[in-house]
Amino acid sequence: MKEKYFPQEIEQKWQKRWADEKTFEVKEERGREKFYCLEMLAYTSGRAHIGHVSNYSIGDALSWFKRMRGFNVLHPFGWDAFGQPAETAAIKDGTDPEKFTRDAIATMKDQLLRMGISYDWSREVATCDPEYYKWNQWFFIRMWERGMLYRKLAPVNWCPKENISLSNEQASGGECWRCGTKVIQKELPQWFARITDYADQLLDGLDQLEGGWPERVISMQRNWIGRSRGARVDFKVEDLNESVTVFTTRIDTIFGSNAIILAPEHPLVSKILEDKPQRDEVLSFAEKLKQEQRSARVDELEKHGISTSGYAINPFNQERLPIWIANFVLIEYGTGAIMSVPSGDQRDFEFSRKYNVPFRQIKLTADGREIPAEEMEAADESWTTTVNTGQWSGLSSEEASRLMTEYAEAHGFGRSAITYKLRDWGISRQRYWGTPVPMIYCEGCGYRAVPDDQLPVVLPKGVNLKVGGGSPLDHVPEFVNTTCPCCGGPAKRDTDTMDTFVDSNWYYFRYCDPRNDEQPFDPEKVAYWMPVDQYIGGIEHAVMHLIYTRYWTKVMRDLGLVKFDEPVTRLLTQGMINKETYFCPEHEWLFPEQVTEGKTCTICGKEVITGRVEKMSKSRKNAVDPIEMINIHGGDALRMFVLFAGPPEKDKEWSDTGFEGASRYLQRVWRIAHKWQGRIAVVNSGSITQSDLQDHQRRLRRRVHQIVRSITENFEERLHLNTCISSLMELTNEIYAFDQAVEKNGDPSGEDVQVAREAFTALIPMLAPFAPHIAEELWESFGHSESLSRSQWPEFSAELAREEEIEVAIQVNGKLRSRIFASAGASDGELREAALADDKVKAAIEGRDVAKVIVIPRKLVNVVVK
RNA sequence: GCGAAAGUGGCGGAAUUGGCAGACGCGCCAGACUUAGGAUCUGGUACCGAAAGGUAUGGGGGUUCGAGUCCCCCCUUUCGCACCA
Repeated sequence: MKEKYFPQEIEQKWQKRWADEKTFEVKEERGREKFYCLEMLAYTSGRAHIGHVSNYSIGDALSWFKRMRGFNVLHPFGWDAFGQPAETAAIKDGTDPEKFTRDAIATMKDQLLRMGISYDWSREVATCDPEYYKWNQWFFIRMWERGMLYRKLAPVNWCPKENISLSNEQASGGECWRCGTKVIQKELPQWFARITDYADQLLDGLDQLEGGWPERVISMQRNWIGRSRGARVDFKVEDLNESVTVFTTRIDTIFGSNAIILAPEHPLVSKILEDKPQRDEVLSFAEKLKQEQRSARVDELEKHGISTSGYAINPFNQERLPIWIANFVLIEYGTGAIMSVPSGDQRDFEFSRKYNVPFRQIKLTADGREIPAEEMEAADESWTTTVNTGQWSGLSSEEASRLMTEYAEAHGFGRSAITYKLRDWGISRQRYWGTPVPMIYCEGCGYRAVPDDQLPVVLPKGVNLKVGGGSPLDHVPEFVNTTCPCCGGPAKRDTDTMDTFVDSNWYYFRYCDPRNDEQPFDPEKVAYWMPVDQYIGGIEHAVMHLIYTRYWTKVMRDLGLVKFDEPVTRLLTQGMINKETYFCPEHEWLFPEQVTEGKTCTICGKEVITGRVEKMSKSRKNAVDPIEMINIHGGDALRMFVLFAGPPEKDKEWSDTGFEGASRYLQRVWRIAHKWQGRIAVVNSGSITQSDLQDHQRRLRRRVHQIVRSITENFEERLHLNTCISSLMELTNEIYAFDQAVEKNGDPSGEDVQVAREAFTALIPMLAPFAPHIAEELWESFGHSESLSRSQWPEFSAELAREEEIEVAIQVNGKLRSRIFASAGASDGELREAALADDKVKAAIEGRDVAKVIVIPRKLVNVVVK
């Protein structure tokens, strides 16, 4: 063992050994409990950043812990390799998207290897491999067969000059990113997945995730699915043999309704206007409203509307209600039509005031008053009782709603209904770098699936992405032209590719059986490993990915592939690591070295704005490159720092000095281990009872057991790894204090060596989850030939952890007045007597009467005086 | 606007169920060792006060013997959703 700690040297050594010995590769072992620890697959952007370090350090710590606790730990990794940036790079720089992606994978994998994360690399998956996306296509076909997929027209961003569809990002600012042409909306037929069929299951399934998933993710998903219960009510349209159906959550307010408002796209609009003189005016206004709705910030829109000149009849009281269209009613939600109730809804109130549509008050305020409609200043949403509502006057909202829904049902003009915000998932993309949709269109037979034995439909290489005019695959005749699997006649392949969320839906099922070429995975293997016990990733995936993947799991269940509903038992959303920025009014963001000590800009001398902690990014010039950090102090120190900076789920701040502190700690461990390693390796151990030990020895042993307990419990429950690390530091400090005591006595005794051995035998394994390289190296130098990953997590004994003497706080009327020492077994009565006998307590009481004495065993005594 | 979370020293953060607020680290101060130290080791470090003592967990109320922790109101910050009928 070298005297000095050289992280680069030992990290390389252990990374090589782990790879050579396949240390972290696992297989199913019947009868051995599994633990599946998963970090979100990495998008192949080009380089790993500090967020990756944080994500993988958390997962790796837990994997190491579980492994040493005897679990069969599956800890795999893979690449989210399809997607837009590779394609964008191809168009800009003429690179091949595949080469771009493969290069990125090579670079990033190299970076991750240098962090020494304990992945089973034999299970690595890249979603752009035909062996992987073949099964996306297989799933697509199975779902198509079962009616879970369908085609419909849906709008896309469209560049009318190049005739290509654009992503939101490529169309940002309303201009095509390639040519600057104004982007329009164009309707294209596209593939949709009927996720709304699963809305209730997705919602109800959240209940079982309670406790394992962060509350805020669950509530975001609830929101996203957005189930609301209410009623649909049909209003007859005057002079037309039609009715308009509205959805309302508040049928009890229908007597207060003063208008029907339609979304501008509502099909009824043109029917009402047929032959009417104002037809052109209203339709062109509708067009304007539509454009307003499409503009990015709908929330800031002023309410606009126009009357269609039509009328509808309120089925409850036969009142004539004018039919309007307005920009705040959305065609996608509910029925695309609402009844306006100004006294109960703020939007309806604003709308009615603006256009002077009269309305009626239909409820009492919370304190029982009726405010006339003309005097209202805002809609009142906290109210008690209905008034002016016919036979239902005087009822509570709930009761009126129930009875009125029944009434509507009985009279055939309404029914209770549930509406969701969740919409079907459009999975078509008119792009190149993705999974080809495995469908063939034949003039005679319509859409037909590619037969299974012809999968995968391989994405053609060498496609020219710079030409416009439709999707990239449209320009590859050898891809497009095929024969119909049904009639054998000429047919064309679908040229859409799939949304990359399809890839990430089930990749972690594939890890369970990554090389299977018969099926997406062997259900037996998945039954062993799944569900994921701990999933770790960014909060940005709280809704999209984490809903789609739950949906996909339920689909796989319905295909008979898996037997469970929810794929992830525990979810941890890790916080970001941010860093201070330096902003010069003249030169914008500066690198730290461009700022003088007096906080001025080295270029122009102006004062620099400091102290703002922001997300790391290239443009803000505050990004920290993990590899540069590893080159300075090593991967162990880097991991140690990101975990120590704060609890995993919280945002943290990068600090150079904090990083140095982490490195300094590891050096400190190394030094003390080096000092004791020679002594411990030669002496044979024997068990020595506590009573035979001297104070410093007993204390160290006690602290070892206390700290093992606290770290173990923390790993099992809260996963607050920052406090685990502080406990390790405390243990290290204890060993230093012990060492000092030994120094004082001269040469270490046999007992000293034994107790030190116990301490290091606990410290080193507990260090492994955070700094595995140094832990392995120390473990080896202490005479162990096998990797730490195969050894046991230290056990603790409650008996040995117990304090002999305890310090008890004494309060008088809740204020701390004194402290006493007592034996650990002191009774309440003894503590009470000791407290009352204490001089400081006597002084504080000053002869007043003791009303009562509260004793919290082993902790505190509170003397209450009058 | 709605929903959620958070607010603790100079800084990052501890305090698991109401029971000694500030663990651990950074920074700072002092000492030792050193040719030297941005190394290492040791000690100190919430605030006010000379001390006794007092004051402190965003602000204000409350419950309790006792509140960072529970309840109510307010302020601030972050995140998510957003004309969702």
